[in-house]
Amino acid sequence: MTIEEVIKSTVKMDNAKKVILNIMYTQNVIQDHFNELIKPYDLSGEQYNVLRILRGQKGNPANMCVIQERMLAKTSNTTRLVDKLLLKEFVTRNVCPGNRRKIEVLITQKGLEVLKELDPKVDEHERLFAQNISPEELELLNTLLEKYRTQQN
Amino acid sequence: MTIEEVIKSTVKMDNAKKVILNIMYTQNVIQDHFNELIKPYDLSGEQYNVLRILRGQKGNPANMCVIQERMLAKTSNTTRLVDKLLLKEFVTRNVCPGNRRKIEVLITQKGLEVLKELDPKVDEHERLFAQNISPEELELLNTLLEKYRTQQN
DNA sequence: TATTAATAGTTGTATATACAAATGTTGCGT
DNA sequence: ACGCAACATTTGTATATACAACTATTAATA
Repeated sequence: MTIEEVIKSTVKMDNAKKVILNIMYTQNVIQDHFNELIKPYDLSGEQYNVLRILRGQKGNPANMCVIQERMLAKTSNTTRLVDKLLLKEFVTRNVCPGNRRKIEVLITQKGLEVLKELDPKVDEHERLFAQNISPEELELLNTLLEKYRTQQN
Repeated sequence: MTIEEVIKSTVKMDNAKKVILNIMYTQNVIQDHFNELIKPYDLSGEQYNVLRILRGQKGNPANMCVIQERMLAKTSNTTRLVDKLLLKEFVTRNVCPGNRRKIEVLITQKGLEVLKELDPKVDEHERLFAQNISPEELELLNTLLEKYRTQQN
């Protein structure tokens, strides 16, 4: 389905506009699919993202600002995301002894377990889309997107 | 900047995962830029989108469900989006005489004028990203994204 | 022509997001 | 050591989104 068909556009668009709509819409499709996947686990996409970042710390705690800078959407409110994860006992939160401005967030065993349960489903989710194109095209798509968003002012 | 650099990932990711993150992140970059652009006009991205759809109707009114199906994010609450546009006098809203379940939404002159003012800025926004890659690459990117999101079950 | 189902839109409510202001802590210059 | 800027995080508030329940109208059918 082309992007024109998706939005039922009658007029012809140029490629610059189409690519923007294609990226926006594809992101939407991916996100809807992912949200379905994690719905049974009572996690939002951003919450899952934070858990992934914490697991990536391999036992070291992460400060709020470290979490923030590793997230895709830089505008998220990390405090309240961590609040939610804390309620579910997926993380712990403590003031950093060395610098009392900072907060140390750690993933719990329970948090690691829910991630582990999700891992195969997330892998399948990623493969589901990737299998629509060849490995070479997949690599090309990465290259093009990275080039596309890099402003060369 | 590669997606690994963006999220400061230490571990190597496969291309299937990278492409998802690249699409999510690129959408974010585009959206942030666009939001900056329309901020002075007191419009949200979705509100702008609805105005565009209404202009595309070329004088014919659009029902709520027509607006809905032409929007990228199918989950938006069209009623409340139109409420906001009505307050700003960018649209009119009337019960459809032929079928009183339906609502006819029309863009006003004021709505058309704000769109006209935005047109060159939106064009520039689209070109800004497009100019980072060649016209051939731009077309390829469209093709790849459309192929990528098409499940071939 | 009642009854029921389907359609179109609205509203309620809980949660999420955006963004600015506030709080507490540390580091720096004098 | 004092005052002030910078930093890290939290909180307040307004707006947006998600999703289910509800209302009103029309279509279908027995």
